[in-house]
Amino acid sequence: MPELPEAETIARALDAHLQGQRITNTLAAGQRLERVARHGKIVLFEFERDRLQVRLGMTGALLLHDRPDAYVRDELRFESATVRYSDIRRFGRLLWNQPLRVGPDIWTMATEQFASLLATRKRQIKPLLLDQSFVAGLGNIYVDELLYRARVHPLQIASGVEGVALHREAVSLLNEAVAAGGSTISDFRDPWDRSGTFQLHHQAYGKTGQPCRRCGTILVRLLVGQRGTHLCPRCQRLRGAH
DNA sequence: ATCTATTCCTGGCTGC
DNA sequence: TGCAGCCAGGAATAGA
Repeated sequence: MPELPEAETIARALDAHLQGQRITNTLAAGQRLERVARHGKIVLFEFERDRLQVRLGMTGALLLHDRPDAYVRDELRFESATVRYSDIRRFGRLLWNQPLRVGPDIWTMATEQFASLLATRKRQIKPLLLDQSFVAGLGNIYVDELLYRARVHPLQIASGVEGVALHREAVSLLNEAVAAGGSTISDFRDPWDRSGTFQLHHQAYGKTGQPCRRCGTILVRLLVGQRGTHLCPRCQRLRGAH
């Protein structure tokens, strides 16, 4: 499931291979690709006049290799390469010339801005961080990893969380994940069909029943807003009134 | 403003 | 071996 580090990995590979080429199909036909960028989990193809947003959903993938793939839903043809959009579960979307209806990118925004946004919110921290209109980029995997690292309980009210420390932890987590080419849990592959390796460094997501690496307590799983949530019940204590 | 439930979709897993 | 039933979840939507 592509989140920010996976989208960044995809965008970098596409940008390196396609920047400057003209697209030959779609409504942008004839325009030069200025760059492939990313905002949150959204991959952006920026042409001279038009912009394509790719929301990868759960299983969306942008392919530069030409190995057989039964789930190709769309194609972007360039002068010397074709990008295929594959999506098993069809939760993804390709949107032309739509505004970015999401909040600031969590990886590149200023720490102070993040902290001041957090300080006013009364929602539980995990659903808030998953809300792309609040901040863009985190999905279920990285939220659980982040809250584990920051020792914050997923149900903690956001305004009571130390925002500066949480954002610093988020940036270092995302730095590491991007450097590792993202996480491949089941199906993430980059445009050249390579897996990421950051799943080898996960400490919370999917680790139910295993001992916490900090304190040895058995990690537990609970539901937070219908989402599977993994945490250490000792390191991540719920603090204050609840 | 914030919450919950529901829908979309299909591969992969469990259990009989 | 086959199959029913359930699970995973990003985002939109409706309703409280």
